[in-house]
Amino acid sequence: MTDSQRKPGRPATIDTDAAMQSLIELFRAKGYAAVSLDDLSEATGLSRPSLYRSFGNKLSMYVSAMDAFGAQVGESAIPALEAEGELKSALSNFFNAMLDIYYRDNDIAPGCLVFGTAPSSADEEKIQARLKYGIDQLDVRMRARITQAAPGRDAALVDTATQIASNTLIAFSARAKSGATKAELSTMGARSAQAISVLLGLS
Amino acid sequence: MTDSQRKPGRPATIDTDAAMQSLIELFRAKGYAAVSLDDLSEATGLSRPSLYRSFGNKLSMYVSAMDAFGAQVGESAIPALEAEGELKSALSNFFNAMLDIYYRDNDIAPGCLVFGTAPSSADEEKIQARLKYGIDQLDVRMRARITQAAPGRDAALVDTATQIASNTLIAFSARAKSGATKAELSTMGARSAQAISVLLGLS
DNA sequence: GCAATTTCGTACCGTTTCGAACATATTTAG
DNA sequence: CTAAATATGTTCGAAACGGTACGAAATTGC
Repeated sequence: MTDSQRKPGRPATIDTDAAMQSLIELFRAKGYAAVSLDDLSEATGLSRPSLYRSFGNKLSMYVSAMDAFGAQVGESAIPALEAEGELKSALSNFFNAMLDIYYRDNDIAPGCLVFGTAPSSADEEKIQARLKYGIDQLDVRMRARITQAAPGRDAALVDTATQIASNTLIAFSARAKSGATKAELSTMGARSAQAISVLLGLS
Repeated sequence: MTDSQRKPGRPATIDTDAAMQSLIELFRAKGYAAVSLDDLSEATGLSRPSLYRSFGNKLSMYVSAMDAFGAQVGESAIPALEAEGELKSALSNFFNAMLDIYYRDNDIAPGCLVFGTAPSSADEEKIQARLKYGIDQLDVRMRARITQAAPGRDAALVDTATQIASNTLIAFSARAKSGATKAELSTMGARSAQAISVLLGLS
């Protein structure tokens, strides 16, 4: 994609990817409703009209941030879940990878944009739809990985193991926001992985 | 407490308990930041100054609602957890009692004020403190009930069982807001209780 | 150069926000 | 019946809100 074929008019100078990252940071730190367009403008360095042109209105900015956040999770954490090897270590590694996203430091946690902030704004249909999609994706990927590691199990047992794993991650967001440290949640994830392994008869 | 010894001045006519219930309903449906004082005024039927006089400013209203909500949980759901009998049924009954609070109907879920809406407003110190208190209480009561039902177990095993139970409930709030039905979460709770029972060697 | 085209920020609009000042209503004390 | 005291709703104001109209800036095609 060279600029040999350039459009007429003033060339765009806005880094939409960097701006989107700032949107994610602010939204997951303070939630949807508590963030103003002025806040977003200051955080991104873009004027309010520029924000509007690039991402639409405030609701559109938030749902786009949810999508982008989900994509980042898919890129940086899901591979750890789907990696070959023991289920127990795959789960532990996945939890830790998610904690790397949820935490900036061991103590300070911006948290999860989807599981942490979306529930309180779920009366907006588009937000609820994204929240549901995020949970569904988590459940589906988790069930697939568990079935692969422990084939032929009773369906109810697989469901149980899946729920324990998914619920562990979902609870991370609330616990992180409550002040739990990254280290505490890491051992919590490891214990959850261990219990699932035991339940499935894998250790 | 008769009115034989009445104060001078116009007697109060406001039902603060009913008003508090309306505050809880609105806050847990839309979160903290998305609710305006006018919304609260309309929902309670009280004027804005009356709200202010009865409950302080908006933040104070929210944290008071968190406290009142926690008290209601303590009254109507915790007894189910601490009831005598099998751990498995105690856990199931507790989960169902919580779902009775989270859901108005099988499909419509106002959700949990503490685990559902507080995380996105946890940058407010007072809100974070209440969120932490709620999670701590849940963990403590859960651990006590589990230790009682399965004494002498390894500490790590007790922690694991406790976490699975607590995280199940915490995840309920996000799942309920995502559109999950009460029935779905009820079977999820039953499966979680069953798994914990198995892990502890109780069934 | 000059017009057309696209990008971008300043300034602005109407609405909503929280909170307080103020006047009014309702009671007891004397 | 009057004065004091308490409770309550109407009114107001300054600030912040989301969103947009409009003009300035920067580039291409001719």
